[in-house]
Amino acid sequence: MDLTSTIAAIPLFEGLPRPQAEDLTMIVLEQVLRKGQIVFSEGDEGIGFYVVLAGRVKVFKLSMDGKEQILHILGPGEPFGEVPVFSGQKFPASAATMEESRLLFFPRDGFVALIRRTPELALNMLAILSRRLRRFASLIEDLSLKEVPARLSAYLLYLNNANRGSRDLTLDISKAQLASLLGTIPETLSRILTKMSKQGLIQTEGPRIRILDLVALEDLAEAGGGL
Amino acid sequence: MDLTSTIAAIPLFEGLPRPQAEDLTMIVLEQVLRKGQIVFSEGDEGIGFYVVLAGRVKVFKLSMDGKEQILHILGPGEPFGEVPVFSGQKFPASAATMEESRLLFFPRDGFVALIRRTPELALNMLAILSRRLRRFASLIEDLSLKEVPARLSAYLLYLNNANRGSRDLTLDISKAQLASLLGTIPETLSRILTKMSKQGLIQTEGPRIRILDLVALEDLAEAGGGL
DNA sequence: CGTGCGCTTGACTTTTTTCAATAAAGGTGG
DNA sequence: CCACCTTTATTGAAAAAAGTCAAGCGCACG
Repeated sequence: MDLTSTIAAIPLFEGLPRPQAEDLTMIVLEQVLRKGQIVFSEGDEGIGFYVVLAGRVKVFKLSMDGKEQILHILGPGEPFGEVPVFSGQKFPASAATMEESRLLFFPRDGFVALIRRTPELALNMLAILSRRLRRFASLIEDLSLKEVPARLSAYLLYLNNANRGSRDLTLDISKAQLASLLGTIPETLSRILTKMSKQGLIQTEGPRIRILDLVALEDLAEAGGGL
Repeated sequence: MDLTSTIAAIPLFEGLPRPQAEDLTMIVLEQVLRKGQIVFSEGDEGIGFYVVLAGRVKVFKLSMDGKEQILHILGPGEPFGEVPVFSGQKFPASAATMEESRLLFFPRDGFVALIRRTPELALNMLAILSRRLRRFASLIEDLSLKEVPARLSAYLLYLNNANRGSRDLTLDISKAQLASLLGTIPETLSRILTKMSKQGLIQTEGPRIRILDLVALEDLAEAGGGL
């Protein structure tokens, strides 16, 4: 597929007239990164944003002593690093590939010019940022108001949903990364998986997790008590 | 001041041509709320967003057992409740006045129509959402990666900054609300204020806090250890 | 003048992290 | 193909951070 069609297929650019997509093709930069490479670091000057074409990228914060909090994980078609495009300034977090990835880079100036004459694109971007705010609000709620078992349960239920109801789940990220996504550390995650297994809620075998008691998980995820 | 001028003075509408501001005047609704009143609740259908004209509003999440996490506190000129306008659906959090407040309500449909033909307005809104994402990212970092003393220090330094460097601060919210903003509970906040006083970092007297050791606070806020 | 709310403090519990050790898994080079 | 090394995951014991419960104080407000 040629680059213009690739761009036109990105959800962010849905409904974008062909000529504008061609304009974008002129300013876009493609890059291929190996697994584990840094795309940008918190504090870097943001002169554009990215879209994942293939692979996966994590956006994360690092604490002074090296602990990581993943803010989100992005797959094909998803944009990231847009904040500095609109609020000026620097990236509020860092980004790195989780596997070999192909990215598109859209320089700020050209993109803002395009958005200025394409209201639908502005609305698409507003929708994306709004959804992101929604997810962040939910992450804040989890971190502040719920304990790790509740967060893990919610994540398992999310996987269950993403798999259209299948109770046989396969983690597509390492447990260390899952811990970082849930706002905890691998040891704690491991202990809770063990505890939930012993209680018959789930059954684990490497990266495979089978949900045994969906109702109990749902109770837990509601911040319910008593694990 | 007439309503159109009031609207034109809101930062979100900066640069908006007069005729458009007048269009907004036609669709806007003004409401006055007493202290402590709910503006909307998490899960409500969002058919528009608000701007604070006077007073203060908090946006927050509630846990099952009643604990509150404040997401942000908004003052005059600041919009809130925009997420459902662009991502469809329901409010991801609740909002309530912290004092008697005057609000403007902008119905979704009219506003989206306006944004569609006013690119600058779209960019203004993108900037606002981007800044919000930035703040949320920082809140997530605090909750996940830092302990309460670090968060409190950061807040005190923020007040110090907002007061152009004065070391004599006055909390403009109750300590219970501050606890909720920092992601903790009043008891814990109280203990940490006491500890920081005993260590000579600050001096407290009701809602007044004097910074005695700015450098130590800065160290602490960097997630530093050892309080 | 009492009632209630905001704030503080103490004693205790729970949750999570830290540190350390071990085990299993996966890939690389000989 | 195997030994080796790194990464990933698990477990235990102990420490630390924060939360719960309960009590008490002071002050504003009715």
